[in-house]
Amino acid sequence: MAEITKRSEDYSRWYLDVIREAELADNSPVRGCMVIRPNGYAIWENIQRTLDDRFKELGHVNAYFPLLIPKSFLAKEAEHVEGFAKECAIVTHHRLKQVTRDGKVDVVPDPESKLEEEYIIRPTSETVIWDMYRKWIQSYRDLPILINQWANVMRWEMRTRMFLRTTEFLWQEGHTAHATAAEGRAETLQMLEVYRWFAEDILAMPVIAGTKTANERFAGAVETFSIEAMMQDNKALQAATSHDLGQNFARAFDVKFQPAEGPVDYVWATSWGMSTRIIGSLIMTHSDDDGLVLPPRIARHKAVIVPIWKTDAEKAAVCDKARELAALLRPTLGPVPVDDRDNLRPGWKYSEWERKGVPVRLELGPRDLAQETAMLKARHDRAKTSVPFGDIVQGVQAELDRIQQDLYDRAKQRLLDNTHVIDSWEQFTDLYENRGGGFAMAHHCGDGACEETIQDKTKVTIRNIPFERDETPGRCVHCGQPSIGRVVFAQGY
RNA sequence: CGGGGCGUGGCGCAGUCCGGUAGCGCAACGGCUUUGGGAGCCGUGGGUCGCAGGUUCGAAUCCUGUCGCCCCGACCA
Repeated sequence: MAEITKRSEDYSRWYLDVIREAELADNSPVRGCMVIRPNGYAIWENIQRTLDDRFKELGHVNAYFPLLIPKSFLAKEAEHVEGFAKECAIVTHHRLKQVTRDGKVDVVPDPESKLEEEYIIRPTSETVIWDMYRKWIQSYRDLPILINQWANVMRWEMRTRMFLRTTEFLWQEGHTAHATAAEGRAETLQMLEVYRWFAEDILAMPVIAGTKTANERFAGAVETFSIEAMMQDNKALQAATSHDLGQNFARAFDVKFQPAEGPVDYVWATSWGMSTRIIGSLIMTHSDDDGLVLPPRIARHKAVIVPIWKTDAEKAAVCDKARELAALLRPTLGPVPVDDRDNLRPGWKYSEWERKGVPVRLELGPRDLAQETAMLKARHDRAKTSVPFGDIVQGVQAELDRIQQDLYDRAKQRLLDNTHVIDSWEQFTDLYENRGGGFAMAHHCGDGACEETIQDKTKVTIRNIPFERDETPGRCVHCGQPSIGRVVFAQGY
């Protein structure tokens, strides 16, 4: 069994080891893509279920649009083309032809099947969706349209990284249409708040919500908002984005409506998304050198029972009791596996479930049976407590609640400990060169060129302009020009 | 696309400089002893050394080409 490489030695190796050891994903034969294994997919399913419920509570519905986008669609919104043209997979033919080369059978695209207009494999769906919205929207009575789509998309990035930046990834993308600018903006902010809630309350991952700078804005948006989390190596990770698209896409796709009063106008749009990248952030936020650590609210299995025995008689008694307890826990926790495999010793099973990140382990042996208690062990801090059989349901639930809170508190403390108020360029460079980096709360003049220079010099970017920020005026940490408030800088993934 | 590294049983690696019958650990399988934190001993099976050429009596090893993967940079959710 491969050992998980220690974080201090090589962070990216550690991160990949956790993914492999926890059986979350494998490399696929397709460049930059991954095979999501059942353990990883179960996490994604929980993410889907939780977010989807919330979307629906807020009046959204799901729909599905095509994978392939006519090439011309992408060209309709100028900034959108610029943003995505460099990373598109293109479908050019619709048929293969068998050929024999050097005695070997091969297939090549049939030249006679070349498409008149190529298709792009969607890097995002704004264009196909807005092409349809044109047909669906006539009057203010057709608005708002609040549609979400669960789908795969492809972006041919130069460098890929499991979960964080795969060529193909899964996500949800919400695309809404509204009658007024204010309504569009309200929707954009509402959905960002959903993401903040999801990251913090469900994933136990504290984030900073704010506005992206113009440089970092989504291609085609008038304003982009993000939530930014801090990983264990002090780098920042954008966990979700929400975009106010203004009337840009409506103009590009000619989507007009008749308001209750006044002349025909273009509709107002938003889009917002969260991807499988969030699983990467989950790993890098909570996991340790023994493998994956999952917050209970997103874990596939909340608890596992490991029975311990010496003799066949003990095995029968212990396993019977284990299954009885599992049945008791099932209504509140879902399936609780009883690991009764007889070819493995308990120690092996412990470390295996730990690697997979199961939040709580119940150990049950002859001694426990005699005392009518089970030994309960928490994954993240190894805390061990004895719980009477009679209190098992409440006992486990209380421990899961403690774990959920503890993971959040721990991550929050780490975020605070590694967030620094920075007032000079010397402090700034010192932080990233010598003191391990983190979040720098510093003044910035707001000039895009200045922002780029900082990035070129230090690889540090403005993550966002936090909603809750120090608005005492000051001077830009880099160029000294006046600033109206602090922004959050960090090295990003 | 630039810089670095690596392709050897299922997994992790040694062997390559200096050519000479392909090895180690883990896993698998069988047996006995074990079982409250990754068990021990004995035994068994499994590899055209990424691929294609070349040099040589002889190539994992040397030469040429080629494919793939990983890490760093540019791109990015």
